[in-house]
Amino acid sequence: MNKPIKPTESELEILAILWERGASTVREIHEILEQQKEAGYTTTLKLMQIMHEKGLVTRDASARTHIYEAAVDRELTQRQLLNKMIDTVFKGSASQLVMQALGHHRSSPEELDMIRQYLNEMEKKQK
Amino acid sequence: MNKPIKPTESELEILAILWERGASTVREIHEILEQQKEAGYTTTLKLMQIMHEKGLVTRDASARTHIYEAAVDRELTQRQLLNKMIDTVFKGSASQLVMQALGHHRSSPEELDMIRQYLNEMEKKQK
DNA sequence: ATTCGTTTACGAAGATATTCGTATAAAGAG
DNA sequence: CTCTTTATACGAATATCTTCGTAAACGAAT
Repeated sequence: MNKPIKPTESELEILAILWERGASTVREIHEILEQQKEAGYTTTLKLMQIMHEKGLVTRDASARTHIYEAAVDRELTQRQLLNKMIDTVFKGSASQLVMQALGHHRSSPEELDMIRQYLNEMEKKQK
Repeated sequence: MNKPIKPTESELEILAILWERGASTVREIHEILEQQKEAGYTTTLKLMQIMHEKGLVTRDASARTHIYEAAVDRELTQRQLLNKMIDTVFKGSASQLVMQALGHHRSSPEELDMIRQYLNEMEKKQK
């Protein structure tokens, strides 16, 4: 049985930073987090400790300053969140989600090309 | 100032049903909800009352059995949720989200065609 | 009118998430 | 060594979400 990864809003923000930066200290995460929203240092610390308990992150506690790293796969988490969203909010229609997403998060022509290529590949494989 | 719509998980499930069915009674919503998950009737009722307080739904209380209706726009809500997800989980790359979505929620060739058409239109408009 | 089923209202318990204060320990500066 | 800074641990307060029991009101059936 595949347990679904269900990070909270705050946890997701931290995971996103960890995915981006790789292994990091609480201080480093906290500093980036502060640019996005109000946050006390011990609040960030506590969150990351809880995430560790939950198994969302691993940590190296050998040195005084612990080093945290994401323990859940980025793509897998993205996929799970997306699928849930498609099911509930978009009534199972992935294409509706796709169009909604493209319509409002202005993408560059390069990005659109990438998607087009991707579409072609998918169609080939389906045959 | 545009207030962000932030329904909880449970509220979203109810909204989705309301969007699909249109105006409904608590009982009707509850019956559909029951097919998806365990739920007590008064739990559903309470949720919908709270949603009313929050302004997520309107209700017609003129008859004994109240009639509820979604008060927030479906597409607007979808868009807000998507944008948030793109920002946090996909680091601002809508195309990444799109590819992730297409990769795993097997879409029909017709759907893929629709998306391709949509891409072409977008590109035209951008010029 | 009495009873039974259905509905809303209310409040409160339980669960989970978020925030932060305080204590303690370690490291570095002087 | 002492003082200051920085880190973790811990617990608790707060907020938010979820669930449900109970009561009151209403309508329909007998």
